[in-house]
Amino acid sequence: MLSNKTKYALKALQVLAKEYGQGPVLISEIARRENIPAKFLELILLELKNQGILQSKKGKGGGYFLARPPQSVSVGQVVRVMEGPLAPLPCVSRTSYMRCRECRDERSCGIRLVMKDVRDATAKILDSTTLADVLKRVEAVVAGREGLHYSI
Amino acid sequence: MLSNKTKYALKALQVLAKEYGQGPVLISEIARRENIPAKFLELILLELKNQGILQSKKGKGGGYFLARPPQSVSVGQVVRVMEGPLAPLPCVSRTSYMRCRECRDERSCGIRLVMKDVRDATAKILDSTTLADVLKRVEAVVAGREGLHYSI
DNA sequence: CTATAAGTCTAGTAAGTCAATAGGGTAAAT
DNA sequence: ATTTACCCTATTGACTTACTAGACTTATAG
Repeated sequence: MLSNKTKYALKALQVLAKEYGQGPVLISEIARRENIPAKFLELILLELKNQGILQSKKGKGGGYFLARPPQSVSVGQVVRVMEGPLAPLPCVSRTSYMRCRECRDERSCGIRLVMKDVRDATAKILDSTTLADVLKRVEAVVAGREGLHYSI
Repeated sequence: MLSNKTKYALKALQVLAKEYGQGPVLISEIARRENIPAKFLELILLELKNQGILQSKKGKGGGYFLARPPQSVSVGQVVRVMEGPLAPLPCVSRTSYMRCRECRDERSCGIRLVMKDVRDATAKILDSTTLADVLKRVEAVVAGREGLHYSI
């Protein structure tokens, strides 16, 4: 399960992707739009900034904005920054491998083989999906809904 | 990330799958073979028993054994029992759906669409892999290694 | 029938994580 | 100079994790 923190981060980035190129967005504005506790969101956005995903501007007219265009920020990057490795077990993580303390022979560990498949499947999805893709999918759903509405 | 508890459960079940049909196996024997703290393993096996995955026999000659054959226990079942839902977010879980408190419109939540894909991919792997499959894959690896060994 | 082997069950606990909240500090625009 | 808004540190309460301790119950062998 993803933590609330990660979920909030993704929702905030979704907003900032939508507003990309239109100047900074206030923390309070993002908090309001997504129903996120403002002070908590502050910490999250700061962390995303320190990780190079966001930039900010202080003072009046300030706020946060994406450091790179939405099509070059993947969901996988964000999840890794907030949550740590995607892998279900440290011994199948590519980005931060660690052997299991109790494991006698890693190469013949059946659990590991299965969890490696899970890791690969997860990474394939999250690393190939960008914030731009997320927006596109949302638009498609909304458009579909409106189409349905007219046809009734 | 799976907890140690879940990892230990899977390793213990792997042992019990290998010994299936040959009578009960001692907690201490499993603990020794897999390097798991015996008292902790005790709690885990008890829980697996209460969930109907294991059976036990008390007294001398007792121990734990699988309640059903290895090919009808899936890794997904075990992970759900020990860890809870496979879904990265409660709003995409099939077995224990819950809406996100802060979400204004679930149907057009982009994060949700992506995480649903992750859930489906994970479930597809874990629910279609049984303990018997795990053993088979381990055997394949070991056989491959021996083949390689002779060819040197 | 009783010793002993083995699982059952209840507590407890130290350490860590989560989900915030509080309350100033600092930079930048007007 | 003042206001706006991000920056940073600390704390808190609830919960989870990973165990450990110890008494209890049941079953089998002799």
